[in-house]
Amino acid sequence: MNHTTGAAEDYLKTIYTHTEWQSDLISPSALAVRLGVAPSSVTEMVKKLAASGLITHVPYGPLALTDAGRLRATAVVRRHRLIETWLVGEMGYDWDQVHDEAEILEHAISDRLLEAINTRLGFPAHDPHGDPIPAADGTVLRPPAVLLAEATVGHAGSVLRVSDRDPAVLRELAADLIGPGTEFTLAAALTIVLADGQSRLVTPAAAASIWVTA
Amino acid sequence: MNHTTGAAEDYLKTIYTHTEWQSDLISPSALAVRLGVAPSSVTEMVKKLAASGLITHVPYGPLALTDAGRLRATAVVRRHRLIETWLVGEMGYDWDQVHDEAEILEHAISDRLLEAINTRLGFPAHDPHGDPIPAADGTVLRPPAVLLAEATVGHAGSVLRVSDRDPAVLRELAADLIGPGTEFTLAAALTIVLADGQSRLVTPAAAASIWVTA
DNA sequence: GCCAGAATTTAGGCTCACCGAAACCCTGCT
DNA sequence: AGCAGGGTTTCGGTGAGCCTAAATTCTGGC
Ligand SMILES: [Mn+2]
Ligand SMILES: [Mn+2]
Ligand SMILES: [Mn+2]
Ligand SMILES: [Mn+2]
Repeated sequence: MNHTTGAAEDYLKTIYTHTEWQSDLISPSALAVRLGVAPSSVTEMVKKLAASGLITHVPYGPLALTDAGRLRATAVVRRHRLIETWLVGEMGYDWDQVHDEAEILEHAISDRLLEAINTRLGFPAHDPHGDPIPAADGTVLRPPAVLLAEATVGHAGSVLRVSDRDPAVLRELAADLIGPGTEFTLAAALTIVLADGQSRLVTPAAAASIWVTA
Repeated sequence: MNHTTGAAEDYLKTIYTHTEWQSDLISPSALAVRLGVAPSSVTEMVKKLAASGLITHVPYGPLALTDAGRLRATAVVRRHRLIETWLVGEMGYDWDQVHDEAEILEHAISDRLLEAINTRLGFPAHDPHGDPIPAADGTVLRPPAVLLAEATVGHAGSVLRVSDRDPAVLRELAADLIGPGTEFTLAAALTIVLADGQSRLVTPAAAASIWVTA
C-alpha cells in the first residue's frame, strides 16, 4: 500500500536535501520552485505524503520529514549519489554532467543493480561533489560545514562539498582545480590561497556553492 | 511534439519483436496479452500511435509499424539489448536475470549513457540471448533461423538465439551449457547431440524457445 | 447464406500528477 | 488595530494510461 512513485521520491528527496547543510525547514513555495512545479501541485502531494505518514505538515506551515519519510528520502539520495559517483568514476562523465542523468536513474534502477554499482565502486562515502552517500540504513555522516561565502577572512580549511545545482559553477571550479578535499586559506572575500601558494578568485556564485570545514 | 513515453515505447517494441523471428503481424489481443494490459487499452494506444504516424492499423485488423515506427522500435530494442549485455558482461547478472531490469532502464538512460555503455562493451552485435543489437540507424542483422521445435531430425547447426521470455528455460539451458553458438545435431525430437558428443534432452518449452541456423 | 463466438471497439470511469484562477489565511507594517 | 501583499490552499480541469462492461464487427462452421 506504500509504493512511493518517482514524483513522490523527488518531493521527499528535495525536502531532505534542503535541510542537509542548513537547518531551516523548507516551505511549500520553496519546494515548488526547486521542483519546478506550481504551488498547488505541492499542496496536493503534501497531502498525500502526510496521509502516508512520510511528512508532517500544519496548514500554512513548513514541511518536515517523519522518521519513515527520512528513511525513504535518504534511500533516494543514496541512489542519486551512487549513480553520480558511478557516472564520473566509470562512465566518463564530468562532475557537472551527472545530475540530470542521476535525477532519472535514481527512480529506475533496482536495489540489486545499485548494490552491484556500490560494490564496483568500493563502497564510496562521498559523491563527486563531496556530498555524503547515506548508508542503506539511512545513516548519514555529515561533518560541520560553513559556506565559503560566509566564512571569515583568514579562515583556513578544506573544501567539503560543492552544490551540484549550477553546472557552470562546477565547470568554473574544475578549471581552477578546486573540489572536495582542496585545502585553502581565505585571504580576502572571494579570494582563496591554495596549499601550493597559488591564489584563486572565485565568483560569488561559487562562494555560495562551496561548503568548507568549520 | 513527438516525445514517445515509456508506455508507447513498450508497445512499439513489442510490435517490432513479434515479427522479428516470425513473419505474421501481431493482433491487438496478442499485444494486450504480451503487455499485460486489457484489449481496450491497446485500442486506445493504437489510436494514438497511428495518429502519430508510427503504426498503421485498419479497424479490426492487425498492427504494422511504419518506417518511423520501426526506427523508434529498434531504438528501444537497441537500448534493451545493450543494457542486458552490460548487466551480464559487467554487473554480475546471469542471462535469466536481466530482462526485467532492462525493461525499465531502457526508458530511463540517456543516449550519452547508452553510447558509453556500448563503447565499454566494445560495440557488441548480440545480446546475451543471441538477439541482434540494432545499429543506431535501425539496421538489424538477422540470419535465417528455425525454431528447434520445428527442425527436422538430423538437422545440424548452431544455436542462434534463445527467447528470454521464460527465465526457467534460460536456467535450464545454462545448466546444460547450451547457449548462442552451441553447435549440435538434432538426433531425435527434443534430443540434441553437442560437438563433444554429449547428448542433451531438452524440454518442449526449451525447444520452443531456441532458434537455430536454418 | 446465416449466425454463434471470438476479437475488437466504444463508453464511462479511475488514479496520478500536473495546471491556472480564485479564495483564503497570515504577517508585518503602518 | 487594520490591512495589503505574499504564501497557501481550494477548485475545476487536463492528459496519460489504465480498467470493466457493453456494444459492435468479423469469421468459420453449418
Ligand atoms: Mn528524480
Ligand atoms: Mn551530487
Ligand atoms: Mn530481454
Ligand atoms: Mn519497457
